[in-house]
Amino acid sequence: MHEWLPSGVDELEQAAWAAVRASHSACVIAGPGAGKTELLAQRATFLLETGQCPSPSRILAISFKRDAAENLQARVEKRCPPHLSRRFTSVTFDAFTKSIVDRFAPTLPARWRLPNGYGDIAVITKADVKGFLSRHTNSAKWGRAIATIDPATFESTVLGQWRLPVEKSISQSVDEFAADWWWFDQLRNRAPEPANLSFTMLNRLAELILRHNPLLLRALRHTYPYVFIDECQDTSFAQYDFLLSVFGTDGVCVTAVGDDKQRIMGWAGAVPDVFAMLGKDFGAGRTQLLCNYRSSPELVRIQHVLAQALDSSVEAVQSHQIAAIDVRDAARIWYIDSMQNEAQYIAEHVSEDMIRRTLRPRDYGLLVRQRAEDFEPLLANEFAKVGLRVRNEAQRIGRTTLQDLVVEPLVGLYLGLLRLATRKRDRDTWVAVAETMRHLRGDYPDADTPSPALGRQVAAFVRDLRTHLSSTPVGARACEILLTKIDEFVDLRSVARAFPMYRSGDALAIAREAMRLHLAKSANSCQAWAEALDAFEGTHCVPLMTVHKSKGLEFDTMVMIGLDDKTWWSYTPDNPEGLATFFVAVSRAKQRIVITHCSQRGTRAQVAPLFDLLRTAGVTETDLAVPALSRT
DNA sequence: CCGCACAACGTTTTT
DNA sequence: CGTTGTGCGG
Repeated sequence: MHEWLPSGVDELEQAAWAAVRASHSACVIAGPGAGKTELLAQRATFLLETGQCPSPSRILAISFKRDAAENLQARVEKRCPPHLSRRFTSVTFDAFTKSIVDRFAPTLPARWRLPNGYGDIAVITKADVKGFLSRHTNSAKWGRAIATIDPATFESTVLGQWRLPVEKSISQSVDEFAADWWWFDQLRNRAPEPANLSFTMLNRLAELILRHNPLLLRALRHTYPYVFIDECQDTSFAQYDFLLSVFGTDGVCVTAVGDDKQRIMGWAGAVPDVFAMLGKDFGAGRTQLLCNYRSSPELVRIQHVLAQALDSSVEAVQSHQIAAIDVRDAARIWYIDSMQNEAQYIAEHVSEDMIRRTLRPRDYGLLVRQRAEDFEPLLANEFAKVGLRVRNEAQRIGRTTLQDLVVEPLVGLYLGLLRLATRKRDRDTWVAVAETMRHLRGDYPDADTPSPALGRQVAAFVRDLRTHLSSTPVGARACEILLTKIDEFVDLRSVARAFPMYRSGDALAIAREAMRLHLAKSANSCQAWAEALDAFEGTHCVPLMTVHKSKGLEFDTMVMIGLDDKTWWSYTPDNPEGLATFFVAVSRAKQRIVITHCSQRGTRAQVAPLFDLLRTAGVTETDLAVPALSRT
């Protein structure tokens, strides 16, 4: 055990190695670029390779977002051999709790059983809650108090914090009363219709299932003596209570990773001080990671000024990234008069910088506080003048959005097949496509690789597709025929069966329709099919998105557009979440940040504290309000 | 159907 | 804070 050596990584700091080897529950406070995913992957490898987590025990890693869960799984598969990584389960919180309900719903106590199953997963809107609350104001005891419940936080705080009682019990508070009635309306009162459940409600049912079935709970704890929680600062009340109920026991070792300075989901119902609660409930000590592998020393220095404003006790972080540009160019504030000039400056700057430093469009990130679609037209227009495209990742495509579309399993399969038909020897895509096809066909379920017969089938179809593409001019009209060909080969009905998310409702139809729309749009301005696929994926586009969506991403250069009172209307110095949002934006950059303020958009009285912090950090301010002078 | 007053919304993920 | 939607009187 002492000889265990990490594989495939050259650096992780001392504190991280201690966390990798820890035998007790721990909170790992990991700021931006600290190597969170790497740490968890190394810890998994350590536990599996040294036999700390012996067969048949497994490690459960819980993330919030699908891509985070998938990244971690991939990293562990890269770090340790298949017979070990098979015992590493990386899932999203919702996938995990839903799977418990789907498998064990029949073991629910009588009062909570789902005799008619449940329908499409519900999205509880403010209007739903308002309607519900107004229907229950006539209760003698709780009627008045019902009116004080905030519809915006009902799901996260009221439903999220109420543990379903095994037996009928008398409500002790208005929240219990309201939650109980909500459940009655959505579950028992709907028979013979299926229950109407949201992810929060599925979580509560999963918690009850395990609490009510001690044998099942013991088996689960036995299966997963090690639990990882990623981005822990975003844990909701329901999720925290699930963790406490299911894994809050001596036999389970919990490793929670996150950073309170990046807590920007509080308004959506994240637990305020989750690390303190983990300390209390799980006996988890705290380790701080003090390295930053993403940002240059100059940017880390600036980030530290913001970090101190968020947490006065924060320790200095050491940059492990090499500065690629002059220190004086690392951070800039631009003061500009009109929005037109702002867009023009950004476009020209990005274009020049990209050529000078031989970077790609994806190395730049255009970040806005909210409503990316409002910024898109002007930016797209100015970027077009310098031969670049801007892509709003949140734009609507049919009944979904671009960012949701590109991660659809359906899109992965279709685009993979099209890639194979336009490229020679793309090993990774081949493996991914073959894997999905095997899943669809139920081929060789226990083997590591698809059967030779299936391999030949896919290869033959890809050849057929290649011939078809080479004889079809690129254009929107050809897209539907192309997609129909793939529909027939993969068999859409088997796709609907193979992926739980497509099993009911319109999710498959929505994805298929949006894929057609977006492929047609992508094919419109292209000469070759390979180019159209690049356009589909946005390979050569400069991404534009909100700060919230940029969390977890990194760019060489981050351009924060519009640091002004109007854009940051909700910013107040006494609520740290605004500063945390700004910190997240700034910490996306590896080499440089550009922050623009446009007087046409708003003043900077309210956001003055943010400018003061940048000034404290010595960020260069440039007045570009007279474009004619500086440009000619 | 118009004009006015007032309220709501904005930042999000998950099968 | 600015934009968008709603409800109501006329």
